Amino acid sequence: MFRIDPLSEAPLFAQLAASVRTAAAAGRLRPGDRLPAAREMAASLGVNLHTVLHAYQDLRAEGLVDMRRGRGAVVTDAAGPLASLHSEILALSRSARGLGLSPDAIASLVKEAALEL
Amino acid sequence: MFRIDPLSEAPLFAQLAASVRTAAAAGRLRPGDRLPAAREMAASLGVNLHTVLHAYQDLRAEGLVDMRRGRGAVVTDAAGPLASLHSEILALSRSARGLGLSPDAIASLVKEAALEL
DNA sequence: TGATTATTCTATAACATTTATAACAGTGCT
DNA sequence: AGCACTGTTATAAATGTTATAGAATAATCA
Repeated sequence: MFRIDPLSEAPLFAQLAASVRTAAAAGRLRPGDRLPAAREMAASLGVNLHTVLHAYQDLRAEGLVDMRRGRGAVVTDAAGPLASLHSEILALSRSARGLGLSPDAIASLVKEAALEL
Repeated sequence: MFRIDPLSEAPLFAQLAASVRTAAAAGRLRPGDRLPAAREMAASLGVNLHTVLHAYQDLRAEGLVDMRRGRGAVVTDAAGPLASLHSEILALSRSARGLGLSPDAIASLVKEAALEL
């Protein structure tokens, strides 16, 4: 359910956070769902425990998951509204790819725009 | 016209490339316009020449600028189509910020979506 | 209680970024 | 031709980021 590309230039923790984020936006993760335990996720992805925790803590800082010792990481209600962006994100991605833009360039444009709001 | 935030976690060269990219999408840079000479841009931003060149060469790899020794960096025709994305990018950014998403989270979602196309 | 979980800390190695110099090689103007 | 401008290439050093490893601590749940 969560993928990582060891050959990608992006940091592993960022890739994992992005994968979870996208799963929520796509509706594959819903509020109340529990993420795999950090050690379990680390083992299944073949990365270090701290790398997974770094990703999980980024997601918590965003409010997408709720984490507590002994309980694990649970998806919050923030995942609902997130899913409402799905079609809009898909439409922009298609337009931009159609112009030959790279995923990085598209992301850069959107990030700059969001920063200015 | 081009801004950089020394306190941001993002690499300086990436920030500069993003700034130029956004200027093109916003129509503030048009095909045929010339970017400031690398040494001049470096002096005005307070960064090293190589940092600016790194950004410029990323933009050339994307096809957004054309670079030659002695002539400088000139914006290509690719800037035209890019501007057509402007309103769509702005609309998505507003929707996402309205949901409380950070610029990084929004960019991550869009990048993932673009990667899967 | 015992098992599971996240949290925190130290330490290390590998890699990326930025800086600093310097020399080199096209371009365009006088 | 000569000159001032431009990007290009090379080398090196300093700094920051990322990923790994191991260990100890604390909260949760059955």
